[in-house]
Amino acid sequence: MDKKQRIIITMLELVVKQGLHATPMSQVAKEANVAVGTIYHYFENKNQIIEEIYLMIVQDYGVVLMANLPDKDYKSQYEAMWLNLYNYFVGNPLAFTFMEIVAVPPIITKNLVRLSAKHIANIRDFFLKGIEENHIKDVPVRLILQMVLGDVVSAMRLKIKDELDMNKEQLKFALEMSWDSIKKNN
Amino acid sequence: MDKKQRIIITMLELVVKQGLHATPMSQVAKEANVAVGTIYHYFENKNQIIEEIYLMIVQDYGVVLMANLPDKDYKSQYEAMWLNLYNYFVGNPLAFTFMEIVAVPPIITKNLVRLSAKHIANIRDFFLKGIEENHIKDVPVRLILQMVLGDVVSAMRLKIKDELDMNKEQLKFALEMSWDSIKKNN
DNA sequence: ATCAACAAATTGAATATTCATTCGGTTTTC
DNA sequence: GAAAACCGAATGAATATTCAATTTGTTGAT
Repeated sequence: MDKKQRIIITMLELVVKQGLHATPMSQVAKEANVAVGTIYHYFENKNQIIEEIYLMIVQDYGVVLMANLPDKDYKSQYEAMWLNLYNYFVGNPLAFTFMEIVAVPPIITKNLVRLSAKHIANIRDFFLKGIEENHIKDVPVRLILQMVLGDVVSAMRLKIKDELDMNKEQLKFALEMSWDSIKKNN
Repeated sequence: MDKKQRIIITMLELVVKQGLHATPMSQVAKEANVAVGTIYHYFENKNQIIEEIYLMIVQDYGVVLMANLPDKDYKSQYEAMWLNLYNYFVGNPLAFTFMEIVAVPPIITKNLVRLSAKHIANIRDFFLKGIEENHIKDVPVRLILQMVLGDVVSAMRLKIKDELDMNKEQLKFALEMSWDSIKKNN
């Protein structure tokens, strides 16, 4: 692994464990086995490292979410997507916590958020299609997106905080609740 | 308003606007029209002010949420509760943002969270009753609590970030989605 | 009422620490 | 032998906290 990558990973780990402002560059340097100066060879400043981590994770969203969707009914595709995101978080708890507690304003600017919107355009399209084809409620797609993300985050929070172990059954419950919230009532 | 109160309010305002670590005690002192030393007369340290703000808001939850519940069916009571919390956030955007981006670990410890659990015991009871009486799904109450809170937060985020104006209709949608997610299917 | 004596509140300059960033020099790479 | 990567001590700015000194408030005796 090259030094730039080591710096990014180390920063991610430390910042999730200790918080951004409790993580001095000197510590990042030490734990990444790199000199402080080297960090500034690759990055303008501390915040730029954070921005790169953010963009890295958002990019993941775009590909992870839509991976291996079954060629079945809409609900099954939704469930696959939901689980894709959930499992991504389970497999990358650092990414989850980073997005939860580090990737917030003013650290991450509105501008950067807009810049990363293109990565999740396909997810938006998925829900727009669902509305058109009458699978899900005809409400603003932005509302759907936010609520669905909120559901995955809620499930993940319980797991991270060890308040539920999120076994098969509990996961099924969460997924069912999420689907019920968006599915069209007839 | 006494000085202690002024210090708390000023800290809340600044910390929401600038972030915790971008808010020096000297600035809090100046904007609260108080000397730095006075702050340390009332508080042990910076973090203790944050903890007091946190407890203040959690205490609000307990009373605000259960206020003026209609003496009608369970669903109506749920909607009233949901709107109580939503409107509390709308009326206290500082409280909302504080809980969202400041009241996170490691600033707020697990211990403090446990300490504040008693304030929301009645909310928990409300959902337990709903499960018993077959109004809502028979799933772990902790899951319900987290998902419902997540729904309100999602709605509020959209409003705060100005992505939806959250007019009557949009609010109705969000509330409907939230209820559908927990209501029992027959 | 007046005042002495004490306690509580208030002040802000001084302290000590922490930390992001710089930069002159060294090593590695091609 | 030039360019790129790398080093880490030195710099300078920021800031949480302390504390000795001052002001304000309270109490009870005269």
